[in-house]
Amino acid sequence: MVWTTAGPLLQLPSLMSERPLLPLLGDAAPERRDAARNREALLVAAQEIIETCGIDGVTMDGVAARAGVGKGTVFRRFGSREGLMAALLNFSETEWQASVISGPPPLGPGAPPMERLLAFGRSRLETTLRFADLIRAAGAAGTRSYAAYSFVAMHVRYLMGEIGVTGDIALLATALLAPLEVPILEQQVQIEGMDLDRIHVAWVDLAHRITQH
Amino acid sequence: MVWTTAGPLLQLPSLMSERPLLPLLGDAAPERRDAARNREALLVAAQEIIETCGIDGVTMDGVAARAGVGKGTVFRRFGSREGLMAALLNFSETEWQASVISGPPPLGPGAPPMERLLAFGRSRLETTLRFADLIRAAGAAGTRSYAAYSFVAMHVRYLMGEIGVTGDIALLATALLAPLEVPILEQQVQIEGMDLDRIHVAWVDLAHRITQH
DNA sequence: CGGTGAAACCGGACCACGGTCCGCTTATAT
DNA sequence: ATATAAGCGGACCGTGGTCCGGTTTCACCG
Repeated sequence: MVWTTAGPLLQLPSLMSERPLLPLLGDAAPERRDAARNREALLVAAQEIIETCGIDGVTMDGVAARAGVGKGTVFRRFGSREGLMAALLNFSETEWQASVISGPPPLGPGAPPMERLLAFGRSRLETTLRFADLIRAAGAAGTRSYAAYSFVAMHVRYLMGEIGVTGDIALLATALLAPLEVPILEQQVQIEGMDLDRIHVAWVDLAHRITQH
Repeated sequence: MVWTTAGPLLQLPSLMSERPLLPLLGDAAPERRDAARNREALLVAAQEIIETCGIDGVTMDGVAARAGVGKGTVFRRFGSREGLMAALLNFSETEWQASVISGPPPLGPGAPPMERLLAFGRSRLETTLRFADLIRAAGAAGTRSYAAYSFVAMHVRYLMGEIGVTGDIALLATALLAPLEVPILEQQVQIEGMDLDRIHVAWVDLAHRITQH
């Protein structure tokens, strides 16, 4: 992933319609070619507008105009503004997932599970803050999407199991992830002016307390 | 507080403009009488619309029309739709705060701090779910408002101090509160279909792990 | 007690944006 | 070549939010 200097933006891969890392089973009807072209053009346009004017500058009319299509097409492809944002977010999320699944340790496999968990926390903290605007703009479509929340929850549950945590692992995992959500982090960073390192240290402490290891 | 049978709605006190329990220091300019009348009429109107059509049925035009004022007045009084929702929320929040500050134990003072903390968690869990729609509609204005977040955080920090918790109490309190936020709870209840009692039991376990008591 | 000035307030016309809809166009399979 | 379904586009709507000219309230003073 290459970051521009202008802000927390993502570099779009050449093929925008690539499948997520964990593909769904039935690909009943593939996309028509013009539809695929438009999807890519729309994502590029949205990306460019974000680079220029920020997230709030992204209007559905504006994206459609820049991509040279009608407004209806944008909604056909992405359902809503949140859906468009979620699609944008999906790329960085997919890339990040790859580094968790098959990247170098300690984030990737190979390290002891507790070390992986702590590396996960740090990485997730940074990623969430970097994409905070996009995540917020994606709203429910981003949080509840298959790619975003579920993968993270599954991974933490798995690591907790490996560590040997006892108790309601699903809910303990949620408790460990909740302080890494955007609203909580923004409250701490922007309003209470907390230091990022302090938050990280506290999260490591929290992980030890919750896992009791 | 008297609950109607129609849904999770609040009974408005007779004087809508009463001050919060922890008043701000400088009340520089008191409200003009017509302005106070309008504020009350607007809150009543909004409340009635919620009872009839739910939160999504609340439009700023609708509230203004029902209160017999112009739309501009609504925005002057509450700043935004979120601000209006936050004002509505403030009443139940204030009442709940009263039961924490001066109500019967174990929620109120008198019980050992750990018992108070557990009672707090249960009560907060129920209250948050009851007002979930309103809290979500209040958005940032609700979360960041003085009355809502700050009071809760202060109270948990205080109890943690009394219990004798060591560590970064401010951030441990946040970690304990984060799983009680609306988005997390709705994810668990609505999407993962979790039982309310299970969530409560897990939160109690979490409180023991985090406080290490 | 009544007048007076200024600040606060009010209202509804106006704008921008998200989202919908339906008749027309185009790609693809046969 | 043709049928058919998917795709497309832009006119249209409802809603949140802004703005500014006219009106009301209230403190102060003669």
